[in-house]
Amino acid sequence: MAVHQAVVGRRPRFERQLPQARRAALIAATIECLKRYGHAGLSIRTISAQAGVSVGLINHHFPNKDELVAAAYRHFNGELVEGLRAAVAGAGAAPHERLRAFLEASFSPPNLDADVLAVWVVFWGLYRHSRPIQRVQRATYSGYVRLVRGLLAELVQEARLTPGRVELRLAAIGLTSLIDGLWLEWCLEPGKFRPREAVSLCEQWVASLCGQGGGWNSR
Amino acid sequence: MAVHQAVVGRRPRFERQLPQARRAALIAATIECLKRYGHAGLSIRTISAQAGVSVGLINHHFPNKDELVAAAYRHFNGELVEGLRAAVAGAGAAPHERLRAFLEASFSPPNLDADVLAVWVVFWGLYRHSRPIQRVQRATYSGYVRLVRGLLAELVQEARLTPGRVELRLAAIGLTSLIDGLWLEWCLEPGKFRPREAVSLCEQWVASLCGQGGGWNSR
DNA sequence: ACCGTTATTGTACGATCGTTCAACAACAAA
DNA sequence: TTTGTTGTTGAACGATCGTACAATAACGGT
Repeated sequence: MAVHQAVVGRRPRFERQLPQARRAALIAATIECLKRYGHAGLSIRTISAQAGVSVGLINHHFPNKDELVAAAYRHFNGELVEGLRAAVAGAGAAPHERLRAFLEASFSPPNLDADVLAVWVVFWGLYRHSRPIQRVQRATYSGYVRLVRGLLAELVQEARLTPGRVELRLAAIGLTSLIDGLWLEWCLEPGKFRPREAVSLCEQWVASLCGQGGGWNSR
Repeated sequence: MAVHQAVVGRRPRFERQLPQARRAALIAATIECLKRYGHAGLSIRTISAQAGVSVGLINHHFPNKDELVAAAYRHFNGELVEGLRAAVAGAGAAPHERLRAFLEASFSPPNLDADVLAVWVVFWGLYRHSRPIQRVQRATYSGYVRLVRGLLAELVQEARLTPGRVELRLAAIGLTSLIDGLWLEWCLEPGKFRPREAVSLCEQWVASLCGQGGGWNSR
């Protein structure tokens, strides 16, 4: 019949998706908007346009904007840690090889990207005044620290240092700080140094920690 | 007369100030709002309320909000570099003493303050998408880098290392990255380490650079 | 083919945003 | 005391913000 034809011929105006799939899409859109527009991209309308949905849908899947942003932060953190962990797992068994894989993954795409780092900075800027983001930070950052500390612990054991005298805690803090600082600096001025040099700086730092410290000239 | 009394008795509704003084007050109010409310504090109404002036005044002294924020960033940068420079100038003549003064000033008030660091992070988050802030960054960051590089150059000279083989550029990048990273990490989780430990980490890094590297256990 | 569930839409609302501008008034100079 | 300059006010504008909500329609189950 004619009516039947009309119904069959018309494409659906939208596609229903499972909540978990739609949530994932909205989170991806949020991160994409952050990359493109920075903090200004964190608006309901910008994000929903990026995701190709209407303005009302976000509040159907998330209680409010802050929770969406926090979920995006959680996903962003998770992707980073998972990627680094995979890089380490794909490397050889020697501790220094595993550390090198970790550092090279840290300072190469997709992590070392000006847009990606700018996203981190925006998240950090939100941290102090957003409870949801603070909760995510506490829940996810420990995974990153555990990964770094594990790599350092392997190195210390290999170098046959007395574990007690080596301040593993401080070493992990220093290495993560150096990495974060290099990320930040490369983000602000990408021309100042090359990723390869960042890896080198980190390796020298770790070498000096282990007392193999050949010093600045030895490389 | 009554009229005369009335005129004399009434306090002025506002006080005219020289443009440079008012601009300075608006810049100070901007930074204060950033400390208190983060990125959300960067609104014309919040800032003008903090400064105790009307909403219209900002656009009389600054062409637009971005320029005010950029001016605040310039002032913030200048204060930091000036403070660090003064700390170095007040120290002894020995290069390692001067470096220590620099590091201790870096990791003590007013620089090492959770609010202050949060302000930095917000500025960094604006960097990618704000031309005025990019201009300020290029103009002022070199002063900071020059200061760090000068301190390192003194140390290298004292250690009698062949200047050519020492990569002063990379050393400065590494040290500033380490400092920035430690700032950032302390800002996100102030309880994880003490400022004293941050100074120690930086000094060990520099020592390893100069080939005096006693390693991680030597302290 | 119909129904029920619910993902999705899009308008509407009140709040707040940055900026403009005519009117006002503080203060120095005449 | 009067005048001129200009720093300052505050209402008004249009745009955009986050959220609420009734209406709509996609799609699996019967």
